[in-house]
Amino acid sequence: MGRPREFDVDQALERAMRVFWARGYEGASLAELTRAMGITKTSMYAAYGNKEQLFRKALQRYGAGPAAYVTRALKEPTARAVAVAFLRGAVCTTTSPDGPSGCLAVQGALASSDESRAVHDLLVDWRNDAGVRLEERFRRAVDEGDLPRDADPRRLARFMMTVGFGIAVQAANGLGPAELDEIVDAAMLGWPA
Amino acid sequence: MGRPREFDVDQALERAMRVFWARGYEGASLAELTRAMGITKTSMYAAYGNKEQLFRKALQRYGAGPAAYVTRALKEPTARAVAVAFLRGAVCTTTSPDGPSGCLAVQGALASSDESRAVHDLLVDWRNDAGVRLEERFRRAVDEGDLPRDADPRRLARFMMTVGFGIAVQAANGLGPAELDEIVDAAMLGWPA
DNA sequence: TCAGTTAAGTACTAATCGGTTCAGAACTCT
DNA sequence: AGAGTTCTGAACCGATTAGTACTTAACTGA
Repeated sequence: MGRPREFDVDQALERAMRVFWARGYEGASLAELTRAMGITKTSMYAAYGNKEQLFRKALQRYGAGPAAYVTRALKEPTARAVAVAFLRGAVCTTTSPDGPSGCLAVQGALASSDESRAVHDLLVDWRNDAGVRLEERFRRAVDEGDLPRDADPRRLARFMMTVGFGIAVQAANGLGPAELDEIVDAAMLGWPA
Repeated sequence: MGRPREFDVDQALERAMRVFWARGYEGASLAELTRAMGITKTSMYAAYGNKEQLFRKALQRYGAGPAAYVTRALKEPTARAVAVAFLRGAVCTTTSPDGPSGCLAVQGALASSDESRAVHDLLVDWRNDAGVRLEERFRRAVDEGDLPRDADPRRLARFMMTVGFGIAVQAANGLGPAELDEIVDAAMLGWPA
């Protein structure tokens, strides 16, 4: 009942996500967001709440879309395969010509003013969560004998996340997939037997 | 001649640097900057030009101060020592309680709106420059027989920079020096003979 | 047909953004 | 003691910020 919505909520959210990805949370103004979404501010507020909630939904969509490689990687049969899939996925997403360079979760709000502390904290949690899931997967690998008994799952997960973040910054800096794949190889050289 | 300046230009710049470090370029407002510097906007404009030039000078100061570990690392006698000093320096600076967490050059403007493209590009160059200097140092190491003849200086430098950037993000995420030092160890496992 | 409901577009808010103008105040040189 | 120069602080600038009121348009169910 009532007047039907004239725009596609998913498509508009996808476009908003890309703006946040390219500009960061604070760098993305409502004017630019709504222009990209093809709707007015009024429609945005009615459909998503406010800028912060729009970002939260955009981040969710990012996790289910461009960043889905994390979840996929966790399903690989061996710890080593998980690690490689994770890093190659990061390279692929951060350098894809279909989206902005870099990682939304990294450039969204690494540093920010006080007003957007909530978004800053949200991203800290989001980034840490990926590390926790990797850690759990590596712990299982130790239990299964896939990783040596003296391997430290937490250290391995943190190292993977660190290289992943580094890849995101390098991608934002202009490095392409070929160069970043070499970095993945270098990072895997120290992988436990 | 004329009325003497009532504030210490270096000290005010140091304080501005820390604000940029914590907030990023766009996240640092003139109001917060000048409040931290202890001067009015007028004095800031007279002494430094404008916000962008203030940031450029702050970045210079950052390079000569907190980020001086890069230059120091290059002077180590062996390539391996250079790499370790570089990464440990990154850990030290990004987790120091004396300054904000993370790296000014990373969180300064990874993503930004169009207006601050100049600052964005400046930071891209600044970050790349460190990589180039590492690469040259590693190339020399190959020439001197310090690194094996088949080692790739550019790849090694890029890997170091990637881990360094990752460390900066992890520090901004709340990881401390002890945990990050473990990451440095992990990164060095694949170092060529 | 018409009441009820919801969306869209315009025009607006108060606050803040980076940046400037201008009137004094504080100094040096003659 | 001037005159000339430079700094400080407050008041001000237009533009932009996120966020809203309000009118009009488009639909559904009775």
